[in-house]
Amino acid sequence: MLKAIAKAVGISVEDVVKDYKKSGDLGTTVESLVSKKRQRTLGAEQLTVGKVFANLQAISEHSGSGSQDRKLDLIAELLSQATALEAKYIARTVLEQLRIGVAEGLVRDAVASAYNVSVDDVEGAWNLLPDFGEVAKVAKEDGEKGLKKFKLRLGTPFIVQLAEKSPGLKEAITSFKKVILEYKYDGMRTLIHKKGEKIWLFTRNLENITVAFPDLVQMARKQIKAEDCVLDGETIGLDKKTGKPVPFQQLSTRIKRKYDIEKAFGEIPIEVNLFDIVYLDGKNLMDLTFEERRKYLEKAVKETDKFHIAKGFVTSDLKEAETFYKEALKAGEEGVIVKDMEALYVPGRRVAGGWLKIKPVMESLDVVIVGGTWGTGKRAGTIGSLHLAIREPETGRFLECGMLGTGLKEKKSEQAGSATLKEMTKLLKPLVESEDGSLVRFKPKIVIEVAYEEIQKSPTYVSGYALRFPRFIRIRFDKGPDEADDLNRMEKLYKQQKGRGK
DNA sequence: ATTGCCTGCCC
DNA sequence: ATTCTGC
DNA sequence: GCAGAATGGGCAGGCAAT
Repeated sequence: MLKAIAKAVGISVEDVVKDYKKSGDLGTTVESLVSKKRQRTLGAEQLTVGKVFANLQAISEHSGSGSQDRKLDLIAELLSQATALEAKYIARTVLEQLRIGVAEGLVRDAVASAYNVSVDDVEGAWNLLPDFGEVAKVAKEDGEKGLKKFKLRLGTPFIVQLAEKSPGLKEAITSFKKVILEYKYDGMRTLIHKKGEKIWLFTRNLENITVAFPDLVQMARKQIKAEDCVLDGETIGLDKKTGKPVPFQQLSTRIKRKYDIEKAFGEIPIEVNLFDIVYLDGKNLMDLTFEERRKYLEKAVKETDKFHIAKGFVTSDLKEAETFYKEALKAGEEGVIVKDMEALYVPGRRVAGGWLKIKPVMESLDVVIVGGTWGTGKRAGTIGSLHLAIREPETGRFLECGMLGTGLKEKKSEQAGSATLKEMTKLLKPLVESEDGSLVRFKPKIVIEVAYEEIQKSPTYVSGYALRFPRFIRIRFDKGPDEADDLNRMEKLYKQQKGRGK
């Protein structure tokens, strides 16, 4: 896109980048660049919707050698024929970043409003067939009656229920009248659709991953007793020697694989942990309670050691719950999910369905800010992400261990050490050492406390480690960079994780 | 053939 | 994934 | 509580440059 804008406006890519750094939005950038240019060259031909559509269509169809250049030309052509305002939204459309405050929720409401049907009916239909094109068509042609007829279709992915993060085990088990605790596995959400001999596998984002997991398909075909059904579960990778869960990174080598699939599944065997059933022999089970669904689940599968129901335990006793939780961690799993036995299956929701996730809180780390990236969108003009480093005790050098982009506030707060994006940017400005495009390097002065879920081995960062899900906690004004945590501590924490310690 | 960057999708 | 914010 | 918009590590694969 940078190149396309440069070409359309007739300036260098560097100059486009310069503007982009300030605006944080290539749409805004191209708008202002085009309007400047237009003051000089007037009278371009008018762009039509048909032309825009044709070019976008053509872009989507190009592939193979030299395709990038052709795509670039097609975008540049549109941009150079567009008015400033048109260019802004063409750029944003291509980048899929409209930034107009409209996403699924508003489209849903708009469909309801346009065809005078209820939001709930639109949402209900969309949950089962997540395609607003289809849903809007039915809403227009058949109204509520049509929407209510939507059924879960085997082979078509639907919106799945999610879990909410809970502050602690005690809060979680006292949230509901009757709860079950289940192991939380660090793997890949897997929806198994079965229709006779036919099996489909989908991820939580509706992707069809059937071809990448022939081993899973085979297990499903063999172990599911029900003729037609949809099962919900989590697939993890196992170490082929020890049989213990492998880090998510290893499982992920299998997820998008198109080649050498057979070889990969020999290397990383899988284990399927089923925790729900959503459809059985023609009936949608989402309106049953979890307790009822779980009984159906037990009847639907013949369990083996690699294809089974997630390990669960019914209790309201905190001591017992804690024991079970520790057991999960010791087994190398991620934590537990506490489930409301009386909750229905609520697609797309984190709260209404009564699933609470509990994971151990890791000791935080004090690291040094050594760089940053200029933010985009609502973070324009501020450092939107911080580059972190850990101290190497022998040399005193600061070795990069990842980036961080969440936890910083937009609004001021009184909390000690808390910082808004603006304040952080102001603090860092005097420390700039060099800039390269959107990247900035800072003198290593500021120490911040960061939280995370896991320390990973990293192939990208020089320290050899990176943080999974890092977030900002506070600035350590009381610490200089030489007092920041060092690599030894990071290594020690890495080794203690996942039941390896204790 | 190898490397390096980008995209899309898993968490 | 996590987090913050406006509604 | 939801919705929307910021942002993370890391993987396979696609393509361009070398």
